[in-house]
Amino acid sequence: MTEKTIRERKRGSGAQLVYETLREEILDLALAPGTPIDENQLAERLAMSRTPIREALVRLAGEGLVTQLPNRSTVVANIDFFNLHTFFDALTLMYRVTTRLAGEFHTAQDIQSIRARQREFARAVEGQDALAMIATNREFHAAIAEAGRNPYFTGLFCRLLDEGQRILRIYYSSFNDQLPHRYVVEHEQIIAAIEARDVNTCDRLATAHAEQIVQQIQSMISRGVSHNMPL
Amino acid sequence: MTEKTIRERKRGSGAQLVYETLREEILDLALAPGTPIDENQLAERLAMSRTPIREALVRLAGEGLVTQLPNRSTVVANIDFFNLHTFFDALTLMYRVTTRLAGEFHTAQDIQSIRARQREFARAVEGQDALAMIATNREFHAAIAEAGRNPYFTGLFCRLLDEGQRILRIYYSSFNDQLPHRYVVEHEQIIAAIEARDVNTCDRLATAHAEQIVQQIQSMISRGVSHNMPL
DNA sequence: CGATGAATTTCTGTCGACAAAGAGAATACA
DNA sequence: TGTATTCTCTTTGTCGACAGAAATTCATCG
Repeated sequence: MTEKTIRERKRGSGAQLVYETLREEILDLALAPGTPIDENQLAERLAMSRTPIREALVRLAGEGLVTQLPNRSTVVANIDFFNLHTFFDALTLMYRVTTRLAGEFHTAQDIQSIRARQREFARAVEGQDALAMIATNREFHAAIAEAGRNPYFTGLFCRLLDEGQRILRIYYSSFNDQLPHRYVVEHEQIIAAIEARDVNTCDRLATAHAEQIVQQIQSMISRGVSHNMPL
Repeated sequence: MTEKTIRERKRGSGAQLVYETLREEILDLALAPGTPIDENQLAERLAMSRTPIREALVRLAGEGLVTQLPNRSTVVANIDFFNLHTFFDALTLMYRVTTRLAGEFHTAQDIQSIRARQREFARAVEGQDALAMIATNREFHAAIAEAGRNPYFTGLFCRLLDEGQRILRIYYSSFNDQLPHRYVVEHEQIIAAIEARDVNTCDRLATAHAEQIVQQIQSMISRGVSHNMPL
């Protein structure tokens, strides 16, 4: 299926291909949390040696997407439902900080990029496509973070957004209520505040937006415990 | 010198050894920023194959301590003096957040650990040992972050502290003035605020402390431009 | 003498192989 | 039947080797 039938690969692209493939499968929950990753199997599937695969696994481990057990198999990182509050704390703060910095440092080009992402998000909401909403929402906020020009915050924020994507995917079927349209409106307000370089309003709106999202996730979890609760 | 004459190494410790060795040398500036890292040379020095060395390099790249140039040598990460403000922003915010969370979530055992680190820092200040001050100060704040119980913040903070350690090492000879004792006092105040679970005071003290440090680094840089200014 | 281009050398990315560690199966024992 | 022990098999960590890129050297030309 996903195999690369073409044996001709550019030098240096091997590990990158494995990295991107695994990353996508992990974030899409095609590989469920806790799933062991067999190096030999992957090597066969992607038609390459174990060396580039191990390199990709080390990178993914550095980003917290997989957990490497010494002398034992690497597994897809579990979602720690018992310490979600630390995740929410970090996510909320990064929402605030990146939006505030975007208000301070953005360029005209950043605004264009952010607006483009917002259009994609609005389109996903119109189309009732929950999976697309999750993805485009991520890109929208990543674009804002990029405009803030602080790689430390952007790095942590993107990592948190990825983690959040996995959580949201678990409950994405609950995503068809009236809330998404509210997000579109809030996004528009955030864009306006950034463009006006009103950092305090950026901060306030980002805080409110983050709390909305956190609350939605929490209600999804409390309503959907039946789905699956991995320990 | 640093070679491992003992050929008997435990399985799985190879990459770990390379990682720790390189990390220490990078943070101590034994390997200057921009220095290319030759895999073969390292393999010979540490008496092992290139495989575990490459694994360690990938990990270090994930933490931003080295930069991997495709099909070209890996180099020790440069210090971006032109964008130091992003570093200061992130560092200050993490000082605040981790100290605040420590005030909220610390246990009695955390306090013991923090106090122990503070004693080590005070000893370094008494002994006028600038290098020890840098190291023990890092450990003091890392202990506080640990007490805050948020791995996302702790992770970013430790990374920033490492980056800061490299910057401070460049100017550590300027570290023999009267300021360090002030840090000891401020540390004591921070400990008291954490122990009293007074999160607002934690926040205020951490902010002031961070600004102190940022100011000191900036004055070191402006005074010591003659040292070396890698572009 | 400086610049351009080809040949050589060096170093990285990938491969297949092997040995140790762990997981699982089979056996012995209570 | 349940538990402990040994053996086997699977899987990881490391190795040496090779091919492709890049850097370097060297030769040629203006």
